[in-house]
Amino acid sequence: MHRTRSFTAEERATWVPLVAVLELLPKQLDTQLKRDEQLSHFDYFVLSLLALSDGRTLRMSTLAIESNATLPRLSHVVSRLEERGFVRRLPAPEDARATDVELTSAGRRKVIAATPGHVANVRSFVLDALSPTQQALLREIAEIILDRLDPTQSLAAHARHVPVDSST
Amino acid sequence: MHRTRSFTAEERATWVPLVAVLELLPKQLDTQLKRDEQLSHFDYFVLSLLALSDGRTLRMSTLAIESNATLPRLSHVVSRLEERGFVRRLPAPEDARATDVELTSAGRRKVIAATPGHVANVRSFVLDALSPTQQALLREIAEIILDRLDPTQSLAAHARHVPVDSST
DNA sequence: CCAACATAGTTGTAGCAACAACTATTCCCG
DNA sequence: CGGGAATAGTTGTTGCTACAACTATGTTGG
Repeated sequence: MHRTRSFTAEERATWVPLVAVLELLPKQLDTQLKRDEQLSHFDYFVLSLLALSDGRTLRMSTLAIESNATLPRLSHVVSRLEERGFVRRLPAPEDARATDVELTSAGRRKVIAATPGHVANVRSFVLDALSPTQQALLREIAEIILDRLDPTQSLAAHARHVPVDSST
Repeated sequence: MHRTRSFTAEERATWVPLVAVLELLPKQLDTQLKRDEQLSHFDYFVLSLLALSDGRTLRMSTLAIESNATLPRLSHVVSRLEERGFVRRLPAPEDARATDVELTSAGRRKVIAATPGHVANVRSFVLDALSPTQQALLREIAEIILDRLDPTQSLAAHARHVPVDSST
């Protein structure tokens, strides 16, 4: 198939609004969480991965994969969250190179406090605007693109279903 | 309608892969352009907006709107592009407060050089993975979300069709 | 068993974005 | 027309991410 060197009109019509979403949506997520909870969206995502995991603890490298972050980035983020008392670093029992990160109870309270506002925000800017059909298609499309971006199949793609604000 | 305080399983199934794309796709765009042309994706986008505009010149504030950026951010970016000789700042003739930004011929050559690689990158990670139908749906969905994110209707949403690498 | 290599994570530096504060011009209205 | 508000843009500071360099531990083949 012949490929043009610049976008076709159809391609541009898809790509331009998508780029705008890529630019604006993460900003919107950060802004709301920063304003209401002094957390970046990435901070929140990390905390909620911990909240959903067994024993509220994850290996650094696992957390890096699930959060789609590099290890250096995660290390800095965890340091900041640790200073604020939301997580704790523990040496991994069975591998002295490794570090486990545990959500503290203050961290757990923080996720629980932050979740409703964040969920409302995501709904108001994304989910509520789409019909159930569109939502399903968006999921499909996002998964296809993700496969290409992250061929090693990040665990994040495998849904977790446990709600975060259940009980004690 | 009753809203839960955290995501439903369906919502999570849509949102989690979308967040991953939001995290990874911009990084992929930046990485390719940075490696091949020492440009961020935003740099490239700004240059190509100029390349597509009348007289290869735009008012700072117009460029800010079209590129979905704040004026401070754009100002810094334009300063860096100016130092590298890709754009030039000109006082606006009819309003002494305003500044016009003009693409230099070096800037034009840069966009032309960078475009094929960027287009190939976008195709390989996004467009080629989608059927024509999916592409059309993605466009629709992106436009819907964009409407919510940017109710003032950024000009970027209005497609421009002129290819960038046409002639002299 | 030990040398080379691989893995896990941390730290330092550089570059970019957000936000706030600031300057300079223009608009508006009494 | 004069003074206050609005508009256009710039600059400085702070925080976060990428990348590279580094430390420490584990693994493996000769």
